[in-house]
Amino acid sequence: MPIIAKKHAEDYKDSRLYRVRHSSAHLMAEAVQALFPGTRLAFGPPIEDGFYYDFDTPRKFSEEDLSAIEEKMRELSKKAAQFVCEPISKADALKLFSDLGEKLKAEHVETLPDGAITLYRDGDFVDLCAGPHVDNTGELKHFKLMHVSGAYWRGDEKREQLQRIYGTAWESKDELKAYLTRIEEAKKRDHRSLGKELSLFEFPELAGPGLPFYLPKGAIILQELKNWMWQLHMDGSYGHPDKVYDPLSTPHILKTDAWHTSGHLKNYRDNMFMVYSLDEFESGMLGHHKPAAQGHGHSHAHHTGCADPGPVAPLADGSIISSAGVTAGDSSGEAGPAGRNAGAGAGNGAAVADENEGIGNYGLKPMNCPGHVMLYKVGTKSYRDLPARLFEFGTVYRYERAGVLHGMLRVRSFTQDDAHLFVTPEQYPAEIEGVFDFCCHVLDTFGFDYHVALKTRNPEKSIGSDEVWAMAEDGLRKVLEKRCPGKYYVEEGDAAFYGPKIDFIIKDSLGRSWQGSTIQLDFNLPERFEAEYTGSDGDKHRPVMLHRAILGSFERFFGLLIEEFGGAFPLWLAPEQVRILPITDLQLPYAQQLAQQMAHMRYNTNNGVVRVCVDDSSEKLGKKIREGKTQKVPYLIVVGAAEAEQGTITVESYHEGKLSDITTLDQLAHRLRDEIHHKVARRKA
RNA sequence: GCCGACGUAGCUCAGGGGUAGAGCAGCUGAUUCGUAAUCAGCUGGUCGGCGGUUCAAAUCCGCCCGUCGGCUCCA
Repeated sequence: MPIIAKKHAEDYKDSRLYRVRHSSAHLMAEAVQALFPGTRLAFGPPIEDGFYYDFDTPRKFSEEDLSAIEEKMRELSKKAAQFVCEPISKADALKLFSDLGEKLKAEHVETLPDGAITLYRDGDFVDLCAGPHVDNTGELKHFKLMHVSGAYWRGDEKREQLQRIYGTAWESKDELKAYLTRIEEAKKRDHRSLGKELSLFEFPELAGPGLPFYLPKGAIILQELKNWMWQLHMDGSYGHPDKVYDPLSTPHILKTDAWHTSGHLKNYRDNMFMVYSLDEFESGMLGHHKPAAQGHGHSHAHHTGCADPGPVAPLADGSIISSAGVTAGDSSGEAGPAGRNAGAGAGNGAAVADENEGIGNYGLKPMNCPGHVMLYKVGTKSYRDLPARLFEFGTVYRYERAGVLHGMLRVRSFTQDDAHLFVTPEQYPAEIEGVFDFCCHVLDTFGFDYHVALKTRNPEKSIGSDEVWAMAEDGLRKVLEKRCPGKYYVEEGDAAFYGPKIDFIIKDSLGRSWQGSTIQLDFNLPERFEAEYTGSDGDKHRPVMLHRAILGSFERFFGLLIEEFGGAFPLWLAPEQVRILPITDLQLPYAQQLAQQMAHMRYNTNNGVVRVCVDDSSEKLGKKIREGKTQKVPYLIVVGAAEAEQGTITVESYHEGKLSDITTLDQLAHRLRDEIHHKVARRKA
């Protein structure tokens, strides 16, 4: 199972390479201060493949500046100044950096314990630093400044905006060169350029940023993925041998009240698109701003006040609304009219109205869970019905900030292979294991490398009690300890607002991390929506809910697939699987006849047919081969006079070149069926 | 959202105050060819949008939109 084990950060930190990069950061800072006096320093750590340094300066570093800085670094390196470590008291350090005008360094000193503070000097340059470094700056030769970007002091967007310069540094010239070549190669696998070159998808500017459109070839791949996932869910062969999933399909918009009940309106607000009809808008039926009643203010009061699902809030008109949006006494489960009417009605001004003020009467769904809980609640459920596994290819919409969109990997509209599993408290450990195995099976089908992370509660942004969270986190941790002990990461505070999760993380060609599969354990939404089942004791109980997506989203997974395979998809996904190349027009009829035969071949029980085309352009064979290879068509069939006469074919494979052992359509069909059936995932050597 | 860069034909890009360029793609014609680009002709652009400066703006300035690299956020 190619789960990438937790990297031993310690190994890297102890390496000479790490010191080279750390020292390079110092050298760069020295060069920057030499060239641009008055530039103040922030942090400058080594990172994967290099280092950066953050500078506090009104100057905007340009590309030309980078060359000048690099030049200066080389000049300084020639002096081979010794790196000298110098312990310093907190008071002296504070004075030193204050005198130097290094405001941020001084601020950082404040956070350090006295007695453990050191400076590092090289030549005239001094920096607050724990080290270690290389012996002298003369050892720093193989570096290159890569790019400049913005950054915030301490990563806080409310603090100083800094200028960050990224560099790379290596121990040898060859390693540097190899790294730069690797970056160039990786750029060729960028799914955004391949998406264009292979006509897979488009982001029409008129439609809006982050809204992906699938072109025919992309749509074929999307549908193949959907067919596969449908099959895996319906035949129950992975993870849950006892019982299959039940498919659902739910609307894309839900009443604002539903999002109030689920807590999204509080905790997921920044990412939601709200909608309304023009009729409602023009007739003033939207929630209006009212002065907050009973001390119900904005923001902070909300955060704390409404993080708790339990309590009820009195309305001004005397009725009671639970924070689940249901009028007390009404246990029908229908979200009450509170959200909509409270704002428009006379005299209301309580929590719900305030929260809905001026926003649409409907919300475009950013998640599928509320819809799924609503369907779980249709009819009554007994313990015999559990686990209930409800799944949907659910399309969701999230308002992502403009700067974070990234091709197919971060979009505003995407479809999740989403499911919500309703289980008893006894069932959830085994259930999580089943899902975990399902995720591994899917990722392993493509041979992805991935790592696994447990993401725990963020107290600032979550609903539910401490006990319930502790229980949920413990449940997930136990599964990880069983399935991949010592190999998983723990990321504190990165949970969903309703529960902790296990995420599967895949890297793109340039090494950026993206969350794919996710398994989330949730004791809170069943409570909020009052989902229940009848136990063997005849009493009502609360089910536990698992949110999970295996691919994550089709869009992101598609993007990652493109990068993983450099656009040369496994045969079963390839939009054009076979292209027939007649050498001259005389073989065109034969080529078309072959295409006809192939197009009717079933390659699996799912009625799939081979996707085949004929290149009928009046080009020479060399050009046709080139076109076929450029479009990464897995198999090219060449037919000339000899083949037409003997009824044979000559086959060229994208990965393996000419296949001399295949001379007939039957032989090729056999190979294709096998390759498709086993979902063979070849990579270019 | 923030910092910076960029936006010229379907694609990749050159040009940089004085009549808009190339290659590929597309179309037409010729060629009928054996493993990564056959030849010729033609078509194609309000130079992302709006405003400003100027006798004159693709070019300079401002705002907006979009993209790219990061930051912050985040599945």
